[in-house]
Amino acid sequence: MREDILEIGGAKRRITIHDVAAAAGVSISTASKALNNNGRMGDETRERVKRVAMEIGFRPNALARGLLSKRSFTIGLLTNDTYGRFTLPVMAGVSEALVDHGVSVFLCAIEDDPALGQIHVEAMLDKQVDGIIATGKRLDRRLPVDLSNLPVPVVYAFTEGTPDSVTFRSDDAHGATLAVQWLQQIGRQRIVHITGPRDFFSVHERADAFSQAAGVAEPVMYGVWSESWGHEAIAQIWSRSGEKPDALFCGNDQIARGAVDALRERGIKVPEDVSVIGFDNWEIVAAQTRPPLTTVDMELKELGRQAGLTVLALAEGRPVEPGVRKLPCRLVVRQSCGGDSPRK
Amino acid sequence: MREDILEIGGAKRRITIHDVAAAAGVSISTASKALNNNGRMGDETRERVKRVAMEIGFRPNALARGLLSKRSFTIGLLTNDTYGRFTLPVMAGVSEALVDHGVSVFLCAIEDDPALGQIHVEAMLDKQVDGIIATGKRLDRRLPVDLSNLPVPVVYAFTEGTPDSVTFRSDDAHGATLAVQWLQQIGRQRIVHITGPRDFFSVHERADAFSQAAGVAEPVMYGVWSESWGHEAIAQIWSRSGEKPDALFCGNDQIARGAVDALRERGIKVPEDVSVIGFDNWEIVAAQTRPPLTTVDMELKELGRQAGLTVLALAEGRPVEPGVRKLPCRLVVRQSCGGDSPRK
DNA sequence: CAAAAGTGAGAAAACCTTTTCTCACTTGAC
DNA sequence: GTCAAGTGAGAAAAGGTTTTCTCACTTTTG
Repeated sequence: MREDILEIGGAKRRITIHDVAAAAGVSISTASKALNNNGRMGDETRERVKRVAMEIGFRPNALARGLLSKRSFTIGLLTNDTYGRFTLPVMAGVSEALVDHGVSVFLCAIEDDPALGQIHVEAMLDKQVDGIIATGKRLDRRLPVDLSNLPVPVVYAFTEGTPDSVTFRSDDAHGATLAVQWLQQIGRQRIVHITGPRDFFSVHERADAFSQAAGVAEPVMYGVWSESWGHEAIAQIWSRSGEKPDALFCGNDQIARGAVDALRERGIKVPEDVSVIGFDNWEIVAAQTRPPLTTVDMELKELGRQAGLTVLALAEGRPVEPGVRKLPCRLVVRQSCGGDSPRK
Repeated sequence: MREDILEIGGAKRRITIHDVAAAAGVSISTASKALNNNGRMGDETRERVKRVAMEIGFRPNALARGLLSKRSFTIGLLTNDTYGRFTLPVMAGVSEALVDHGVSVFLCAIEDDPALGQIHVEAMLDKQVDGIIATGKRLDRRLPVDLSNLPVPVVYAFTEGTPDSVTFRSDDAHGATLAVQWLQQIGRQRIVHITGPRDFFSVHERADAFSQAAGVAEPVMYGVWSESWGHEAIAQIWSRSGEKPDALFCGNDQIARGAVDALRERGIKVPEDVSVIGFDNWEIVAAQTRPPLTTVDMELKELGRQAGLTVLALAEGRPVEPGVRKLPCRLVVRQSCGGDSPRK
């Protein structure tokens, strides 16, 4: 039996500060003050209480504490990203940043269902969460639930927020620029951008940055977020007459993988003949591609970390400037561009 | 401003049962009893209290309620599956099963770090979780944290549990049998099993079931859980002399994908010449393979759902038989075996 | 030596809800 | 007209913790 559970008449009972007080021969208030380094008392008393508390394995009941302090040391993470591709790194960052502060995270997957979203938000509020982080799978879409005017702070991460809120997002233009500059550094001249559907905001951002960095004459091909579109795009390019590109910048890793596979099937060598860069750094796709993909990482874990620290600051009443914060991307160099350093 | 927040001197205050009582002109106790359909009172009074509570948007404070009832309506999900491939479906099932009961889920990713695991477990216990579900990425490994003798019930899902605990897992032998029988039904005779490392328990289970169903003479090839092993296995088989298989049963979808790609590159048609079945039904891999993979789904969401309901039952003191429960798998038919029904 | 200042520790209220107990009043029966 | 039973609703305690207030006692100061 664990030492910090009292067995009384067969029923387990958690040990409370009453037990500590009794064991140390002091009052409850003294025990509390000793443990929290509050109030006035002799050093000997304080140490004795602490020692006794440690010995009998006392851990304060967070419910009781929260009731009084109006802080539950709990936040909610709301997401509509069922597959978890974006939410998982964000969640990891949030959790990592907050565990040091004793904050736990409720994960609520609401799957684009407004009713389910409402239920989860109400459940979180009932449980007195200190704040909510809303995250999703798309920068330019709202979660299907109204988070304005909640009694707790809300921070948006990788999803569209309200105008006066704090929103963290990736700087897709930066990511695209990184990719193009890398390709140029290794000597590539004719770059094609194969990307996703036009109605994604991030598609525009990346495409605009691409045009600016690569030159407005370089072609942009819009399609869908799948491997097969990568295949098809290659088929289209190589069925056209004229000079072929020596580099591809793809809108995500799946498209890039499709393109790489299609090139290989045509006998075109990656990276010797054509360099390819993806986007997302989705390990399972990027690392398993032959050759493994050089790709743009949106640093979602860092994004989650910052969102976590921000919601904590807001919960503690510290002032936070509202607005959109764009986080820089990072180029992850693997083998699909040729070598791990720019050619001279 | 939302109706359920009172603005007092600039500070937001959540509304409590005191406000309901005052607004309805009754005492706190009467208000509580009215809302919980407890105690005795006139129908008119009860209805009036309920109406008033609804109007001013009262929601009971779960912390206060939990303090009294010793139920927090909160459970913890502990996982070491950083990538979330297995945890995400489990989590979805748990959440889906418990949201109806007003239970929220703390997600704690501990990444095989015992210290981190300890921290998370203690944080959960402090927050008085009603129970813990432990889940992982491997059936035959323990989480790096001791969950025995906790003051709350623990249920294991897709991870090795203690002998006297309740454990839910997939029936891998059943899944393998399903795969082989399907291949036999569509007329395949010579099946090869290409699977993962020998030290995985589920690899043995699947391989044994494979041998039993396909015949002990059919070859089993052990390797790693990657696409490249799928490639290599195909290279090995086709470099050997003798009759080639007309079907492959792969240990996971990544191996299957690698195998399918390798076959295509050799000009061998899937499914016309060789049928391929994967394992895991990992959408992102299975659905993007050309052709999309027929594969075995371990029904992890259902597994999560049952784990959730079980931990709830234990939390409520209902008796649950300890032991290992194996959940049947399901064959997801796509196009890598040929057609969507057995050949005659 | 008396008053003031300082020190150690406990009592009680507060957080919000639920539940048991008690009380006053009404109704029905004899 | 009295007593018992029934009805409606409030008082109070409990749950575990923190914090403020108070009190008794000791030390310092003039």
